[in-house]
Amino acid sequence: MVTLKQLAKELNVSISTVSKALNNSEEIGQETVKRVKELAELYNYKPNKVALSLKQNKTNTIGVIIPDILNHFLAKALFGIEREANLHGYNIITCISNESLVKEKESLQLLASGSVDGFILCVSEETQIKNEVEHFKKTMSQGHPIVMFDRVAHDVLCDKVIVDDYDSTYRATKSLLDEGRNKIAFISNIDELSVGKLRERGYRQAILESLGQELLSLKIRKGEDSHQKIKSFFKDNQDIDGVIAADSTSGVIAINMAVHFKRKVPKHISVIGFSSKSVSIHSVPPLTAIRQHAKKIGAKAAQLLIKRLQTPATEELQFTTKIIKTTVVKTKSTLKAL
Amino acid sequence: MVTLKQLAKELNVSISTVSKALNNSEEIGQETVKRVKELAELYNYKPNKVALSLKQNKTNTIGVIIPDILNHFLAKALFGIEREANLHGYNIITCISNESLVKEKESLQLLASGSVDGFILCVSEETQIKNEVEHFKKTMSQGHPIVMFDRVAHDVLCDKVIVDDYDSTYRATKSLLDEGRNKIAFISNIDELSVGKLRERGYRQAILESLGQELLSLKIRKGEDSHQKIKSFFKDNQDIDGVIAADSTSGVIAINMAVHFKRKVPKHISVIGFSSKSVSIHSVPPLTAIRQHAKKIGAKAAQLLIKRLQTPATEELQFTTKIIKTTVVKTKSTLKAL
DNA sequence: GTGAAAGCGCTAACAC
DNA sequence: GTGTTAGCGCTTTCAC
Repeated sequence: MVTLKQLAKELNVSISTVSKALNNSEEIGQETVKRVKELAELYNYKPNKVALSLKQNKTNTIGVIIPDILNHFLAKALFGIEREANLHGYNIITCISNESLVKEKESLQLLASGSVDGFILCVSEETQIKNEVEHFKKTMSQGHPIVMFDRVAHDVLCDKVIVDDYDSTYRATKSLLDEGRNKIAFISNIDELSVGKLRERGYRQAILESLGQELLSLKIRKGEDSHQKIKSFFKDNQDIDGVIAADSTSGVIAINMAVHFKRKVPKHISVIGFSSKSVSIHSVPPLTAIRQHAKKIGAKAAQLLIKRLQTPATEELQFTTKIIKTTVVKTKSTLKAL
Repeated sequence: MVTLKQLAKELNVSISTVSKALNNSEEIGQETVKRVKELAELYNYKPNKVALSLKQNKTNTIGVIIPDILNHFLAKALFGIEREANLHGYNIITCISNESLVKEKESLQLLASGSVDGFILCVSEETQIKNEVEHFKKTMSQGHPIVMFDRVAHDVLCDKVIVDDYDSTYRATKSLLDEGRNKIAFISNIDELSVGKLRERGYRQAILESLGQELLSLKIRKGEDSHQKIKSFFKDNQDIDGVIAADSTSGVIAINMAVHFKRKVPKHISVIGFSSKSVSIHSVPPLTAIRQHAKKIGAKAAQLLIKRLQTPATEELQFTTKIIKTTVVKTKSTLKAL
């Protein structure tokens, strides 16, 4: 890589002259500016990012810590973050916590020592279960703002972007009830997560509000065989006529399993699940999907962080919690639109 | 963040003494070392990464450029890269090219100005179609090694990690022939990609080698409705008794669509597709899957890059191309194991 | 055993 | 209009 020093030497001027010329300083003569720029162009000079970071005490890099990159929702959120960050001249360093508190702490620690200006993260499962938040607070107190999305730590004061999980399943359940469904089941493989609990609560509330309805939940834990569990579930409860799935895998499998048992979807049974387009088409018929707008969530999180990074420390900036509303895309796995 | 300067001041010693003490230099007295370390511990001192990078002229960061983070295979490869990189003390900066040549070039350009030590990338679709490679060569000539994986530019001399695409579909097709299948179709939504073409070629070869067999391909382009296309395809070719899918979505939908048409899987029709575990279970029965070992591919790519980064420029290091063999996981969508 | 000084690449206040 | 200097945080050579 060419440096200012080399350009300066070749042009027989000082380093600062070159620097100023390239930064369009008024101080430098037109002729000199031209010569400098031409040579810089020729050598394809680009200022060294590391030197700039050191000098300006900011890296223009955002640390992103997510629990699981294979989760389609999180991958999509990451996509949204990356795009929004890029738009504002930021790069992202991605760390995957693997749902582990220790890894989350380490990543935070490691990146906080100069590599990034701030963080966007989704709290790991272990962190949620143990309810640890000290590492977040410490990072923030060291001057690195954090924006949390989807799974957030309510005890930490920071910007947050979340989904209306409770409302989504409440409304979805209501809509199945409106279809005249009598035995609506809830299937989830994310029971341990805060969002999973909220989604179940929405379902429960809707069921409890309806006369003659009863709760019926299937929880699938990590490592368990979704196929087998859903199969048994359908066998044990042959009269299920509606399913609310807290995740996309369970929803898709539920449809295919119902068909496997010679039940018509949506004639005999309706299925709604949280899912993105690309996954919801894995079943026939495709899954009526609750869309979380993951990309938008990621983008919003990035916006909040960047705004905070670019606000002078002197100004007060209130912490906000942005709720991104889900929308339902009806396909042929349900009778009615919401 | 605490700096050496601040520690030095508080301890009434020089900056260099503190630095040496923390780096366990022999020169410093035991007593001093102890005092320094205690204070550093107290203040949770961590050397500033940016300063280290500038000084040592390396960032311990790898630039990863992938075309699409929502592609499960690529996300998984990224996961492998991240883990392997972390193991060796590297962070990763992720850029998403969105299958665009321009974005790929920009990312390369941007990160090459000091942000990363080298690159791991999967060539974008547009780049493959236009067969552009200059930006890769230029980046390498500037001292940033590149490792390509999955989709590679054959005209560029660099380390590569690829899949035995041709062999995989050749063998998969052969195994369906061995089952006694007579009309085996090939379905692909990645026809434009180098790997897509190789996969089709493997299928063609196997079919052509068998007497009385004919080729039957369905290509699904971006933006087209997979459900609709596969549905029509089955309608138009009611006697299909085998499917080789070049991607996981098509394989899963094919199974579900076959069942939809009252055809038994695998009694009447066998389906094999490239897929990972989490997606192959989206159908009932689950898809017999050609596993690409994405994580391993990512990890291997990271290993190759890190090895190169840590080899002194004086030593010659041959460029290698590593082929990661696929394996087949048989489930109930086929009769025989491969 | 400790400290001063140089230098990584860059910017900017200040001289001339 | 151009150059000198200091400094961002760190390591390391060389003096003392």
